[in-house]
Amino acid sequence: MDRSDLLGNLSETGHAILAAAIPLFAEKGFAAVTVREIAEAVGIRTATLYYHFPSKESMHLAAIAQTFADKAEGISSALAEPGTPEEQLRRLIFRFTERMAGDRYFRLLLQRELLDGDEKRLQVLAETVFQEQFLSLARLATDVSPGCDAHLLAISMAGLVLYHLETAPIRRFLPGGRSEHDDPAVIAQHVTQLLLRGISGCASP
Amino acid sequence: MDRSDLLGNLSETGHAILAAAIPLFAEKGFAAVTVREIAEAVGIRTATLYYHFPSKESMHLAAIAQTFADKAEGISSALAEPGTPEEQLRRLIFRFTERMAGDRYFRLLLQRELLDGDEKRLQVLAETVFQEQFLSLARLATDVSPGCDAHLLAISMAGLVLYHLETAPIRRFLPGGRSEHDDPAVIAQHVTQLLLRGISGCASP
DNA sequence: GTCTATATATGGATAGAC
DNA sequence: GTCTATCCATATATAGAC
Repeated sequence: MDRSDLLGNLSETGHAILAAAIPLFAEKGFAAVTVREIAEAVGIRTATLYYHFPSKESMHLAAIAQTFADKAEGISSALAEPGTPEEQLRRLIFRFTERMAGDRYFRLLLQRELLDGDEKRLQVLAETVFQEQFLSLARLATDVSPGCDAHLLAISMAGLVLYHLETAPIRRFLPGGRSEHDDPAVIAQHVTQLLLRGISGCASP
Repeated sequence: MDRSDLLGNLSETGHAILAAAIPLFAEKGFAAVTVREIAEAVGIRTATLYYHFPSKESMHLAAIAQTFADKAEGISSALAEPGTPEEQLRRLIFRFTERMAGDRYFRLLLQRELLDGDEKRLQVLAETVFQEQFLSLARLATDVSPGCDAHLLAISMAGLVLYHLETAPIRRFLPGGRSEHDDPAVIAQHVTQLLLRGISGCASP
């Protein structure tokens, strides 16, 4: 079963519309995007949009579904590889950071959904997109520290990485901010040390 | 020098407008709020809004300025009190978490500024609102772990707390999510342990 | 399947009476 | 300082030709 149930069977123009809509919705948010903008970005007229989608809202939902599709897999594979729990954690954090840093629109759409998504949409998102990756993080946390609250720890692990990415636009204006701090490898290294040893593990080269 | 340079000298109606505008801009975002909504929430006509503010944009700026004013102080006081660096960190995290959990509109407006604020607005925000608190976190990080990258650590400390609050709407749908996880004291305790000892310090009662 | 043309609603903002 | 009334631009969406 592929993602056709969420996205319908889209024509070529349908996909072109989504390809234009995703950056717009991600960068500006639903309310600030106009259907004219989307049409112009595709190079068609607004009437043509409505041949492919029944409403602006449906374009938004399809853009989100498209962006989130297939993001569900690929992280947990770090757990299948050999190594101590600490090595697995390091690998997982590096892979997760790379992945999140590499998909700006995914991150922005997620941030916006956390702000504006209604309860039902967030539930679907949690159950269909994040559950598997979240369980990977939680299981690993339990391996490293049996008896911990795996839920809290999994949120902390994801949050550490994502908050560095989320605050990138303002971090450069805060004391000590340097461009290296945007490097996924630097972030991942910092987060890994912090998780494994706490603050005192972060003293570095 | 108080904040009158940012907010102007507002009349009573001016303040009533901001009091109505802040929740609307925070919950829905700038583009999704209409000036008619604001007027209705105040109980006046839209024309009256424009007697007090020259534009919707200016209402938005004033709403942000009002919400962020006076948030700059109050955290660093935890450092003035006696105790080991570890005790000071614990106190700082608990106080920061309480404060952030207690001001929903501040958090939402901050999240939205990170998404939609232009470079100049973010610079002003960084320099006038966050710098002092950020430096408190960074100094404490240096105390606990000399030689660490204070900037990275300060972001991690703030991010750990704020990401738990930011993801509250979706956490309840993720495995292991419980209502206690919204309790500021629970979050602060978890974050403190994680910072001081890493994951292995989080195994609990 | 895409277009031109347009319906219809709603947005931010203003004029001028009181 | 607040109102009624309204301007004018722009928004989503549709009708119907090609």
